Amino acid sequence: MKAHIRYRPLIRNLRSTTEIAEEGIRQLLELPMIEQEVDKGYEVVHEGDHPTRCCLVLEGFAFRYRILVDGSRQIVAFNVPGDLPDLQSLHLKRMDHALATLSPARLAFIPHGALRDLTRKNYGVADALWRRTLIDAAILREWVTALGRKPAPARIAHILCELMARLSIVQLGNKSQVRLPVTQNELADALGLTYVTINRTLQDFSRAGIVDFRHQVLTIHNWPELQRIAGFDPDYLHLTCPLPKWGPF
Amino acid sequence: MKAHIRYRPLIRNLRSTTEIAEEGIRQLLELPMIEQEVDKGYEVVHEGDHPTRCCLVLEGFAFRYRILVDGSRQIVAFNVPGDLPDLQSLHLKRMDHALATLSPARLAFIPHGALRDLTRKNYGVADALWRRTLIDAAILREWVTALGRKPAPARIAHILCELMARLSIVQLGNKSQVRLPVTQNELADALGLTYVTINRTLQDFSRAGIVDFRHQVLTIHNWPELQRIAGFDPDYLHLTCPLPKWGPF
DNA sequence: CGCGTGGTTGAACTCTGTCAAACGAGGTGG
DNA sequence: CCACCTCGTTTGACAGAGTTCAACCACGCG
Repeated sequence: MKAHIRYRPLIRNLRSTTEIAEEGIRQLLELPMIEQEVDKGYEVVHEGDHPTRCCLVLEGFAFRYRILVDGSRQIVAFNVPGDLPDLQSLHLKRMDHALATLSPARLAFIPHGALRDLTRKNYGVADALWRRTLIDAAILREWVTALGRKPAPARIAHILCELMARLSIVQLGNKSQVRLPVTQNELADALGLTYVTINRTLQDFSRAGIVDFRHQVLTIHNWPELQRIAGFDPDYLHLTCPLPKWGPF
Repeated sequence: MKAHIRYRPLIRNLRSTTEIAEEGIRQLLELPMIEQEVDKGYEVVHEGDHPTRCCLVLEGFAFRYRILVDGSRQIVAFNVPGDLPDLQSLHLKRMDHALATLSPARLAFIPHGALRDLTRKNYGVADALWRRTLIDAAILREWVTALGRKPAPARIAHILCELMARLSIVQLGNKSQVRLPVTQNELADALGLTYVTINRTLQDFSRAGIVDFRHQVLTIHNWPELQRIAGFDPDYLHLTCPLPKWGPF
């Protein structure tokens, strides 16, 4: 049985957003997967690639990004364990962005053919996966809103809230201190800011006793205030169950 | 037969991005639809609604947006004829944003039940619709990139390129002059800018002989230059056929 | 012909970026 | 075990893109 502890994040991820049946989960886990351990900074797929398999993050963090002609980078998503970062490649042949790891990671690869066959056989699974891609789009709408209409402190607070919420779903962040393998430079490239602004704003947060983010460890001191600054409302994550109850939440 | 001329944009929209079969198109058009003519500014669905049907734009423009606590607005999508703006509501119960018309419009509404039944019966249709929602996500990634890393002139040029491309797909924009029922204020709320900046930048474009956008009529004088300023590459629209050949393209 | 919506203009201001340098913790090899 | 290197962070001075505020204009419509 493949229901190894390493697959729990995926199961929790799917269960938190859909009413997927036990049977569907089982069939998903029985798909032929190739596991691989990779270093930080490993490029899983490049912009322009035509992948023949989907990536599943088992451990570690990944991110998706584009490089502009002037050399600047925009990160369009962070991915935590349990995520299927390039699930869209099942239906969009060409990658319009790249996928790489933010930390040492354990990945699993599922061939498109097998996955597509399963979506034809079991539309509970198909719906669950479609729904996952729609939630990714909802997260992108939230990012557009933050980039378009929120000042730097709100953007930074928002991404911290989002990452905490998503980690707590897969039960990797249900405590007030969490390791986030994200540099200030990467935060900047996700939020449309520079690392200098990230640094100064994080210092403001620290001085105000809201959060500390040092050496890639995030410590939350005042969750309500962080949420208020961010204007964070987890509705856009479309969870079917409430966020776990712990300190912050 | 429902294959009225009014449904051509939908057909062209689907055909331009998927290899959907004749049979699938026919079954889609045979779904029970209720047509409705509405004024400019009609609120189709509100944030927080639980729609039971999907909206199809037959004529006119629509847009999707969110209102922040401070009263500011972020537009997260523009929709042209042939679009299914809230197709995601098939799998995400709660609307995380609102949908309204930018101009007088003719809409059609398809009950979720009938649409879901069709996706179960014909997975060519299911794949085509899933793919459409994935392309919407790709457009959002492009917007995130523009908002995060492009200066005002590039953002404005980009949205103009995108709208021209999308209109030309449904053969409503394959000329160098097009009516875009979008105010400068609405452009600003989509691009994370203020209407003052939009106005000044559009004047710069006009003076430079690139485009004129006056009285909601867009006239393109120098498409290559507009595309260059925008950093516009239509790959992210994932078209299966090249953009129509006309002046600009 | 008056009102409203959308567009235009100018001046002051401010957030965030740019540039440039220094610091510090962790890892590596001599 | 220490020198050294690298990556990420921190700091300061300055600049500038875009905002804010506050008018004013112009066209269309009842």
